[in-house]
Amino acid sequence: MSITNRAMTDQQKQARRADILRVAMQRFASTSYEALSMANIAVEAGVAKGTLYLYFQSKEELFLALYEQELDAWFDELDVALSGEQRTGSIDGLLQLISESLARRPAFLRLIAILHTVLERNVDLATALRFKQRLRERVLHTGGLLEQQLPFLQAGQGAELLLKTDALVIGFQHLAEPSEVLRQVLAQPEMTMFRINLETELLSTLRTLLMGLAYEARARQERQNARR
Amino acid sequence: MSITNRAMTDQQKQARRADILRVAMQRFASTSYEALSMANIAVEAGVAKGTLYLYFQSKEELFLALYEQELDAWFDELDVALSGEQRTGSIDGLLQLISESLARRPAFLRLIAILHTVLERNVDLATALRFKQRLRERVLHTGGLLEQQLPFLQAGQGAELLLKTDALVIGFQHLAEPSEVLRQVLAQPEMTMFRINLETELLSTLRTLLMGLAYEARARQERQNARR
Amino acid sequence: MSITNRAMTDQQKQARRADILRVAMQRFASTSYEALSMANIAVEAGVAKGTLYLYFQSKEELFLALYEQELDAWFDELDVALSGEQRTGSIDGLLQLISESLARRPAFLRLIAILHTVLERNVDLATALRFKQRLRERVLHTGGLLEQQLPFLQAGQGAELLLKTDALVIGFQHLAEPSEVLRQVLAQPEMTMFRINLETELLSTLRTLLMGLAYEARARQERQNARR
Amino acid sequence: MSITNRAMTDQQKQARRADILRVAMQRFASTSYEALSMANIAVEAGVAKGTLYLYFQSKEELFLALYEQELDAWFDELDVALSGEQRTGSIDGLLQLISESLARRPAFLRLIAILHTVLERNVDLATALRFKQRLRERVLHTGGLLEQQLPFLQAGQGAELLLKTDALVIGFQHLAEPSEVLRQVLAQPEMTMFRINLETELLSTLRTLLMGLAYEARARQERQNARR
DNA sequence: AATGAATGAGGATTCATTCAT
DNA sequence: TATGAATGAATCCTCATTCAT
Repeated sequence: MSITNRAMTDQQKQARRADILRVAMQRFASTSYEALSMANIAVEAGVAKGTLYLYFQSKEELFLALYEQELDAWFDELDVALSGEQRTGSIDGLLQLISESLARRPAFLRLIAILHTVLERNVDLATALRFKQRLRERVLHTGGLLEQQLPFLQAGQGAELLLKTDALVIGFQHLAEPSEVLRQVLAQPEMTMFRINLETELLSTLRTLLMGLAYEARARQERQNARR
Repeated sequence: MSITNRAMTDQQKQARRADILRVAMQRFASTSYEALSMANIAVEAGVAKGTLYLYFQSKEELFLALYEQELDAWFDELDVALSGEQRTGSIDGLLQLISESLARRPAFLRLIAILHTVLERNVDLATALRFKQRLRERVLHTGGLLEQQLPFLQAGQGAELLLKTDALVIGFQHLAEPSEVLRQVLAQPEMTMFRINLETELLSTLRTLLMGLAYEARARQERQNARR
Repeated sequence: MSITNRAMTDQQKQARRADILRVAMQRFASTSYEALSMANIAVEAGVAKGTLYLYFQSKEELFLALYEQELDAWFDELDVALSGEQRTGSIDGLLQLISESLARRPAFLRLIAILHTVLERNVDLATALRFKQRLRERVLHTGGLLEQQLPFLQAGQGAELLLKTDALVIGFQHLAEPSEVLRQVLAQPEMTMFRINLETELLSTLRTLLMGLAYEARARQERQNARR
Repeated sequence: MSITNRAMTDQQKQARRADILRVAMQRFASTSYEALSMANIAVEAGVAKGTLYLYFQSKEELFLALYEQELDAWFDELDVALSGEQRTGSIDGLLQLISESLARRPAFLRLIAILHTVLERNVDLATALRFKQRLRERVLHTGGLLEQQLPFLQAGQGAELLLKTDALVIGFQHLAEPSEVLRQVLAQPEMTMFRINLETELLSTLRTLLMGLAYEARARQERQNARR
C-alpha cells in the first residue's frame, strides 16, 4: 500500500486527496459522523493517520470537503437540468428534480444535517470563507436558473428558495432519522404523523411554497396594474 | 437555594424538580448542551450530583423535561391566543403570533434544534413514548385551533403545518447560529444572503406556505364546483 | 406491606431480620453480590432502605449474617450425620457427605468464595470477633467428630481438615465459575482440563488428602512401634 | 523514565511495554488492584494515560499480562529445577521448591487470587483464548516433568496436581490476607488456628496430597499384581 | 421503628491531533 | 511526503450509607 506511494506531483497529491475523500464517503454511507474515526478512514485508505492531516487540517475540514464535493455534484446536476434549451417551466418537473436528486444522495443529506453544528466548527477562517464564497456563487447561479424557469420568481427569490430548501432539508432530515428508541415509538399505529419521509415531505412543502410564491407574484402584479 | 432541604411531600418534590429545571434553563441560556455538565447544574442548584438522578434518569431526560416544559408553555400561549372568542382570522396576526412567540424563547429554539439528535437518545422507551404521545395531543389540539382560524385548512393540515414549522425552526435555527469562525465570514459584506434572522425568515416562509395552502384550497374548491 | 409492620417485640424483630435474610438469599441465588443492591433487597423485602440498616450495620454484615446462617445449617447437617450412633467409619461415606452437602448449597459456595475478600471488610471488630469465635467453636466441634469417625486423625487434624476444605472450596469455586468470555474459551475441546466441577474435584482431592493422612498416621505408628 | 521518548522499533516497544509492567508490578506490591488506578500507573511510568492503552486494551488486560509474566517466570524456575540432570526424586525437595518459589512471589500470589474474579473479565475472546492456551501448554509441560520426578504419578496427574495447587493457592491466599479488622481478631490468642501462613500450609497440604497419591498408586499396583 | 430523600466519591476510556523520525 | 507513537482532556453515573422527619 505504501512506501512507494509518495505523492510528489500536484496531480498525484490531488489523486490521493480524492482517494481519501472517496473512502470517507464510502464509510460515511454506513456510519455516523461520530462513529467514524480518523483512524478508521486512514486504515481504509491505506495511509497513516498523520497522512490525513497532510491533506486536511482537521476531521471537520475533511468532511467539509466531502460536503463541498457532494454539493458541487448536486448543483451540477441541477444546472444541467435547468439549462436545457427547452424551457420546461413545469413546476412539477422542477420539484421532482430537486426532491429526487436529493433523495438519491442520502449521505449528502446527512452531511447537510450536520454542516452547521459540526462541520463548520474547528475550521479556519480562510477555509470557511472560501467555502462560503463558493457556496454563494453556486446558489446565486442556480438560483438565477430557477428564476428563468419560474417566471413568477423575482430577482433573488431563486437563491432564497434554495436557502429555504436547505433549511427544510436540515429539519426534515432530523425528523426522518430517529434514534433507535424513537423508531420503536414511531412504530406505534397512532404515531403515523411523526413518521417522516424526506422526499415526500420535501416535495409537498416545496410545492406549497411555490404555489405561495406564484400567488404572491400574481397579487403583486395586480397591485401594479391597478396603480396604472 | 431550594425550598426545603428535604422534599418530603409530592408538592415539595415537584418544587425541587422545578428548581433544577429552572437552574438548567438559566445555565443553558449561556452555554451549549455539551459544555453544560451535570456537576455544574448540581452545584448551581445547590444539590448533590446524585440528587439530580433522583429526579431525572439521565442528562438527556433532564433536558427532555426542559423541552417539554418549554413546549407546553409555548402551546399554552398559542392555545390561549387561538381560542380568543373573537375570530381574528387574520393570517398576519397568526404568523406574528407564531414567529414572535418562538423568537421570544431562544433557549427553546436551541432545544428544538438538538431534540432529535441529542435529547431523544439515551432515554428509555416509556419516557420517549409518553413524550411523543403528549406531543401528539398538543399538536393535534393546536392544529385543530389553527384549522378553525384558517378556513382554507383542511382537516389535518393544522397539525401538518405545525410539523412543517418544526422542521423550519430546526433548519433556520441551525443557519441562524453560526460558529465563531462563521460569524466572521458572515460579517463580510457579500455574505448578506447567509445572515439568517430566525424570526424574519420563519415569518416570511410561513406566510408563503399559507399563501400556497390558501391557493391550493381555492383550486380544490373550483375543481369541485366545476364537477357539479 | 408496611405501616402496621412495626416490629416492637424482640420476637418480631427477629422475625423481620429473618425475613430480610430470606429475601437476600433468594435474590443472591440468581445475582452476583455486586449486582445485588441494598435497594433491591429492601424493595423485595417490602421495607425501606433505611430499615435494612436497623437490622444490619452494612451490606457486608448482612451477607456475613447470611454466611453464618448457611454455615450453621451446613455444620448442623454434618454434626447430625457424624453423630449417628453407628460408627460409619467409611471414608467414602464421609467424603460423599461433605461434597454432596456443599454441592447442594450453591449460594453458600458463592458466599464462601467471597467471604475473605468482601464480607470480612467493612465489619466492626465486635461483629468480626463474634463471628470468628462462633466459627472456631463449630470447626473444633465438628473437627472432633471427624476425628472420632476417622481414627487415623490425630487431635486437631479434624479441624485442620475442615480448614483445608475451606481453602479448597474457595479455590475450586473460583475455577468453577468462569466469566462469560472464559466460558466460551473453555468450550473449546482442548480446554477440558480447565473445566472444573466443584463436587467432583472436591471429592477426589479430599479423598487423596485423607489417603495421605491415613498413610502418614500409619508411618507415625510404625515409627513408634520401632522405637519400643 | 523510559528507554526512549518514542518507541519506534519492535524492541523499543517491547522495552516500553516491559517498563509499564514493571511499574505496575511495583505499585501492585503495595496497593490493591482496585486502589491502583491507570492514571497512577501512567504517572509512575512517565507516560500519558492514553499510552497505556496503546500497549494494553484495558486495565484487566494489563494485569493479565502481568500475571502471565509472573506465571512464566515461575514455570521457568520450576522447569529448570525439575529438568536438572540428576533425578532428585525427593518429595520434600519438590514440595520445598513449589512452596518456596511461590512464597518468594507475593505479588504473583495476589494476582492468582484475583485472576478468575477480576482479570478474566473485560478481556476479549482472542486474548483469553491465547492466555488459556499458553497456560495449558505450560501446565502440561511442567506436569510432565513432575510425573518424571515422581514415579507414582500417572499420566495426567502432574497437570492435575498443578491445578489443585492453583486452587489451594487461591484458597490459602484468601485466608492468609485478612482485612485490617480481621487481623485484629486473629491477633487474639485463641485464634491461632485461623492464622494461616501460605507457605507452611501449602507445604503441608501438598505433602499430604502427595502421600495420598503415592498410596493410591501403590494400591493400584497391588490390585494389578493380584490380578495376574 | 420506619421511612426514603439526599449524599458524593471515584476512574476508565476514546480519539482527534501532534511531532519526532 | 509519510509514518504512527504519544498525548491528555473531559464526564456521566451508581449505590452504600446517612439522617431529617
